Amino acid sequence: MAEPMYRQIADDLRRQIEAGELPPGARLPTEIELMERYNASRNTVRDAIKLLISRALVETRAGQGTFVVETINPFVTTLTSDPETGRGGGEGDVYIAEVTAGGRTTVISDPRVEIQRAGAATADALRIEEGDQVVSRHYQRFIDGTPFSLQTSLYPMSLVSRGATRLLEAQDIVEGTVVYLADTLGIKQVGYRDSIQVRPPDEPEISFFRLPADGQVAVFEIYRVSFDETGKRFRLTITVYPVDRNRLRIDVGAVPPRADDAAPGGPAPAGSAGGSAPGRGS
Amino acid sequence: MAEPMYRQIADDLRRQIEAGELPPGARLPTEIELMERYNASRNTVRDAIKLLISRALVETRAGQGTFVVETINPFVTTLTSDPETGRGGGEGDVYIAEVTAGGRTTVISDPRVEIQRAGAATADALRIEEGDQVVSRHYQRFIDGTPFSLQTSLYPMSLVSRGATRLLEAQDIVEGTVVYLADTLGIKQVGYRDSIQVRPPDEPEISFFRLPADGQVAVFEIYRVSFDETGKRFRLTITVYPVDRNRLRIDVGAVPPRADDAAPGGPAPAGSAGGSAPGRGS
DNA sequence: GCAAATTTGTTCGTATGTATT
DNA sequence: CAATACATACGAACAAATTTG
Repeated sequence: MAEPMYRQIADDLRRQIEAGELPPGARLPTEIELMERYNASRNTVRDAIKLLISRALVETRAGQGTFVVETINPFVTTLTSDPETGRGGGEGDVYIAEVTAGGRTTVISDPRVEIQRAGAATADALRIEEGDQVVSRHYQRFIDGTPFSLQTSLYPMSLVSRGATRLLEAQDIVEGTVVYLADTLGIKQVGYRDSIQVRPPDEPEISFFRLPADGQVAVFEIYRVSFDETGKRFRLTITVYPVDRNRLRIDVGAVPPRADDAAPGGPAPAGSAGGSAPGRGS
Repeated sequence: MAEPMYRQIADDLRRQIEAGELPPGARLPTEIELMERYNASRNTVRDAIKLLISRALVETRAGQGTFVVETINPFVTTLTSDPETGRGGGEGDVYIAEVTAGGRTTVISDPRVEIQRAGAATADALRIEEGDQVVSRHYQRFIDGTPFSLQTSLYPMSLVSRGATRLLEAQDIVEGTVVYLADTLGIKQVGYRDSIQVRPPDEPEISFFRLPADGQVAVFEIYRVSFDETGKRFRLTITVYPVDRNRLRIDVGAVPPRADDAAPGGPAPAGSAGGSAPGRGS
């Protein structure tokens, strides 16, 4: 018994899915039927299904069954700046332009505006003291009706006291906050730094993005710190993207227009392009 | 019974870990002891532990026990080009410089060189025909003795027939392949495009990186296509990074020196900075 | 609207296999 | 070889979600 049975079952089901015998949206046999077909106990069948869930191949719905996931058309966010305008990728109108260029539609919620005290991560990123007040502007973003990302921008309260009072209004700043801060306070964004992590989703994210409750599908978390001409940090933007429906892109130097490239890999070609680790990996 | 018991147990253990009662490296009580402590069955205790594994908080070692993960000092790869040299981040000597700048040491394997036929993803990325021959140069990279990344560069075979024969040698090209191709064939890299996905690791990756066998810890997969002056695609580099020990960084415009920023979040501050989705997420 | 049937979710108990010390 | 600890597998029962009649 080299391979455990639950993995053999999972492999067989995966093969059927990848061969198209079980197309996206199809319902798998019930656990009882799979028990009989593979001559295994229900727990073993369920272990196999859990493996497929963790690989994002199927999803279960209590009372209904287990279904092959509908392949989500991933959205590609270009993080480097728009070469035309120099404005940062993934934000405001640059984001909207990128969505509509792909023939898709986006809905962005009105901002939820809060005054908060800076936590350790925020204080460090903005070079302020922990506990200092910051303005938080939080957006939910949908593409073609599906939740795709959550974005929160944090500004030091000092910007408001210096006159950027519209940061406190719970409505969109149509010209974009970068332009607004430039017009109002003369703060020009000359650069930004993104830091990208991957982590399991927290409870609110699971609920908003409708992710599996056990945290199998991770999220990208991108911290973007914006710098003005004097090297001062005036904004921290945190964007959260579920990895199952988002890709990131970076353009450096002279590259062809964006439309030229689709994102590689639908259901993860898994090393097909290059082969992976040889056997001497231990 | 709002919360299932296995999640309550997981939450309690997580609290102990985050409070430092169970410091990194500590062994958790055995499953039998946890059964008694929480008055639950062994299966339920194991379900709780599985949840902690998927959050990368603990790891199990058969025959030994369950341990709080040693917090890995994440390595930060800057994907945008080095402003000094213009060379791409994460490759060759730029990678080495970034590792040593952090006071760490890296070991890079000799390349494993193969002639392959292009799969669909490779052919699409390099704009060649599926089945065309490509040269694959594959490296394993370690930092401070721990496996951190796998990198495979693919070159159209036409480069070799045009004279870049050292691509076939199974030894490092010390000046870097970008410089070598410029010297030999006059192919200058003027830009590149990165596409970033996250997917579960495949078997060789699990073994090389020593990841949990059930694929709970995902990997970054970065496709980098390099362009020459004529807009031609002459190289595809695929780099795989486990997300539990790697961060990515992007610098755009005028930003402070790289050393200034640590990566945020050790064990995932989980929305602490901004709050996440409000309740209207459904 | 309600009740029954179906299907997955959670929990228990037990036995045996495999890896490590 | 023996003891310990996790890994896999079986069987059973009840709960919760959903659909159907």
